[in-house]
Amino acid sequence: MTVRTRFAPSPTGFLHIGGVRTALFNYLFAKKHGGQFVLRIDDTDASRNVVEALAPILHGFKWLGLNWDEGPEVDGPYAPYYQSQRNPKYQSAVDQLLASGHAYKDYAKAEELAADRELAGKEKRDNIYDRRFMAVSDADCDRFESEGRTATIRLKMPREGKCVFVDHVRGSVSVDWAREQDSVIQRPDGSFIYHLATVVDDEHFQISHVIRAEEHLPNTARQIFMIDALGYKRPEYAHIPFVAEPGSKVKLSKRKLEKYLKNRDFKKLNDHGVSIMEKLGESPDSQLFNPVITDFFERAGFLPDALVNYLLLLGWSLDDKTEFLNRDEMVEHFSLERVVKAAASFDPLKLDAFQQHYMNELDLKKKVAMCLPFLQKANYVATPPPCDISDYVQSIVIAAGDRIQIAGDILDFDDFFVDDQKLIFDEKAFGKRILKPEDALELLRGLREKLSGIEQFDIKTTEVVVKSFVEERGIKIGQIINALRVAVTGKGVGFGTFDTLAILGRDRCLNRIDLAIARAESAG
RNA sequence: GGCCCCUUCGUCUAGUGGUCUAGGACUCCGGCCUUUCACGCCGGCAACACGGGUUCGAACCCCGUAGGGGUCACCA
Repeated sequence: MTVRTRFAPSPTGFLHIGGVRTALFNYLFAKKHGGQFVLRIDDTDASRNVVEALAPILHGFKWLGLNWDEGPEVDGPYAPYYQSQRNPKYQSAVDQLLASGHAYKDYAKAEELAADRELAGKEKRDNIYDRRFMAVSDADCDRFESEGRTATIRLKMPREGKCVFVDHVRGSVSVDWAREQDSVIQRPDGSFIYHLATVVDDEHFQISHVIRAEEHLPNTARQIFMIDALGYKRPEYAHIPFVAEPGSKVKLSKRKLEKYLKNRDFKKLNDHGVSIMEKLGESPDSQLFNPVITDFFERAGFLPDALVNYLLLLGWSLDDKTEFLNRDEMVEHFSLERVVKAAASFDPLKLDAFQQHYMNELDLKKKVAMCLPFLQKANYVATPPPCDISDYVQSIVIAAGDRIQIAGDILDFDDFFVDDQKLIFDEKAFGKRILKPEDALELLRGLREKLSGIEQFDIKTTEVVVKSFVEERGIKIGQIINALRVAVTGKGVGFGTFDTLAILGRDRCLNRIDLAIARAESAG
């Protein structure tokens, strides 16, 4: 048997990380068994602009490296992969169900059904439709229609016995047929309900394993009913737990951003991304730019490998110690049996830790290539970039080391890209390191003279000169070096001061020291 | 409320009757390093939801209880 799995996104305009994890499990399972991973588009809601809303989702999958074997853009033997284009298949399935007596025309009105529901609620019992508007003959149809009623097509579910199926995550699952509602599969306007469409598509696409989030578990019995009634082959099921909110077991939703921002860790992650956007002069819609949506991670400069690895371990583990797996290892080791049964909450800090790990492993050239677009967007580097800029950026990336946790962090080092005159001094740092210490200005003047005499203005030489200056004056290095950092970068924090001096070069350093001295003099 | 599912450190998890005074990772808290910040290094806090069984022996098996969650649509 060929293993075929599918993920069926609705064109909503963004890719939810919970969805990504479900897709990832589908992808890995198919690849592990040498099968295919299919992308099917659930675009039955015609009111949306599919093309526009689908693009970011497909883009997200590509960015993450979750390449689909069949689906939009690549097509495949079972095309079309858009549900909106598959109506004839659904119609013939409904006709078949009607003909075999597994479905019926129902003429109940929405408000009558709502009243039933309310009554059942009051009486604290299941709400099972009593079929009082079920048409059993053409005469019934005529009578109901003459009353102004319209027909939906409902499943005629069994009222006794059990539906039993095996789930790869949950084991044997059993539900009483009597508790299953006669669900609608076709609306009066002829459009089809998800349950019918998914069953028909899974059959036609030859899907062998349905791997989906556990909120679909209660839907499974009615789908199995249709599968059996239509003479289809039952796929194997695996209902994986959903991704939960940070610090809770409630399903993560893209609509509860405000609540999540009250979580310290989530806010920290969010703010990190937002601050990068601000430095780029962008102000993205917070509903579309937040850590529940994959776009956030791409735009802020995360590594797809970090997100994927993190998501894999959210609800799955290889053993008691393995944390990092590359794509090949994921494919090799993935198994549904090791999926954890309980929902796992999204932990922004742990994702950060994975990002840090992968960033540290990243090849220097790639790191520079990732940072460059941010500098271009911020107008620190021209587009196309000048040919010597890579070396310059590289020297900064090397000096910054792991301070660049995500690519957008390169913007923290904007002082290397602005003109001396436009350098902004951080007030707090300037006060603490230059204004407040009594000897800071005098030391800075003295060191400036020393630095101006250096011909070979590199890390080594500047270090030797500064250290001999420190010795001459009998001071501690911290007394001058912090003032020096603020003078040349405007900031109180940054990487090694000698690296900084060397990258800026002698003239820019002297220039900036002069500016800082002048600024201090006018302030005092 | 009915039905279904879940329950090991704050979080992600390992654990399938003795090797568990419960292991790893992230976070957190100390300390070291130091030129600020970050990194790194060393150390520490921290969990089997509860109650009954079964058994020589239970985090692991059974039954209850509690808590949490999902779902009950002419959404997917």
